[in-house]
Amino acid sequence: MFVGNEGTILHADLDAFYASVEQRDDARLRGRPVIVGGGVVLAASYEAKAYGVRTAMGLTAARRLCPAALVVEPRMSAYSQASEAVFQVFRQTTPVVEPLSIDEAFLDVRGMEAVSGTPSEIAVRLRRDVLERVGLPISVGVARTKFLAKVASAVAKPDGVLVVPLDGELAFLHPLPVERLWGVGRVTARKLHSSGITTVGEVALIAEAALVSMLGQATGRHLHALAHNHDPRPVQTGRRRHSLGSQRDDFTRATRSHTLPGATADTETILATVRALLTAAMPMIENRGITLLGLAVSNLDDDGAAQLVLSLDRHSGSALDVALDTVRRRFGSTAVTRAALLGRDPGFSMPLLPD
DNA sequence: TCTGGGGTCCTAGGACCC
DNA sequence: TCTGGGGTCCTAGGACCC
Repeated sequence: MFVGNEGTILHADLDAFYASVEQRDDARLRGRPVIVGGGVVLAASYEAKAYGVRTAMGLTAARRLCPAALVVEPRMSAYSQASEAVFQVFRQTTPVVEPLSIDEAFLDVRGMEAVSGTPSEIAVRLRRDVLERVGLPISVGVARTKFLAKVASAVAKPDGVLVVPLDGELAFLHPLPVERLWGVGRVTARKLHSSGITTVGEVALIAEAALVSMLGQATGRHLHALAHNHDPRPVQTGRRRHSLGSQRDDFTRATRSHTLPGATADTETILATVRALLTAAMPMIENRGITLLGLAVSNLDDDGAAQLVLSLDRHSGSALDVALDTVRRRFGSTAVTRAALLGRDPGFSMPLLPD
């Protein structure tokens, strides 16, 4: 299962993905601080990060930190194409590839030594191949577990490779800050800090029951396992997206959902359910000035039940357009009309959904 | 740091049944 | 007529990820 002193799981993560694509495609941007975004920063090149610019920061604040930054509009189709090209390199490296997002994936190279070399040799070659064939820098972590491989790639950034040896796992893991644990965000970090816990090693000293009472069952068990480097999840191929949605301008959100008896891809069923959810949400919409903001359709063709979720918030806007976007994307056609979505029920076509 | 647009997974509490 | 506890399903929303 293991090769020498190495695990066989690779986590590959493109560096500052959107910004790197822009620098690749426009020589004038290379070596300079680049920000991709509209109202907020979607991605910042490492030159811009050096000034403190971070993802999701407002553009005004980002410009203040780095006045020399070159700001470019996002080009989503270019990023999709680049992503596909990178994933092609992944799949030529090993058949066992689990995508995590547009710019990262797990790869398992177990059993490939005779053909392809050790995991670290494969990682080095993967970085070279992505750079040569797609023109983008990528960092790779190599470890025995998914979790450690992901931590390793983050530590390796930018444009690096880091191998966590089998006999050095805890020595690598325990000095890291708790924020490095997968699943620790702002809220959980604050809870841990208020108990005086700042490193992974300190988490490992706490009994599981104490973590559960502090953070809840799932998070408590999860962190206890990770701090002890227990992560048996295999790299899974063929994972599919479970839901599809679209949203706009959302800070305070409410949701209404409905679960159907089984999976569906039937237009009429989906539209009827959307209609019913809109009707149910009308009192909230009318009394509190809340508008429909998004629609997500879950478990479309899986074995489980289909679930439809509406998101609502206080901003004004064309609610129906968002719902239409989603349904049209799902069915890949413009056959679905506003009228179809509104149906014949006059009850909710009036106040906030002007045509 | 005042805030994008996607997603995944988890949990509290209510409804319902036995 | 009043009442218990447990299990399951569903909904709303929280936390987190990139």
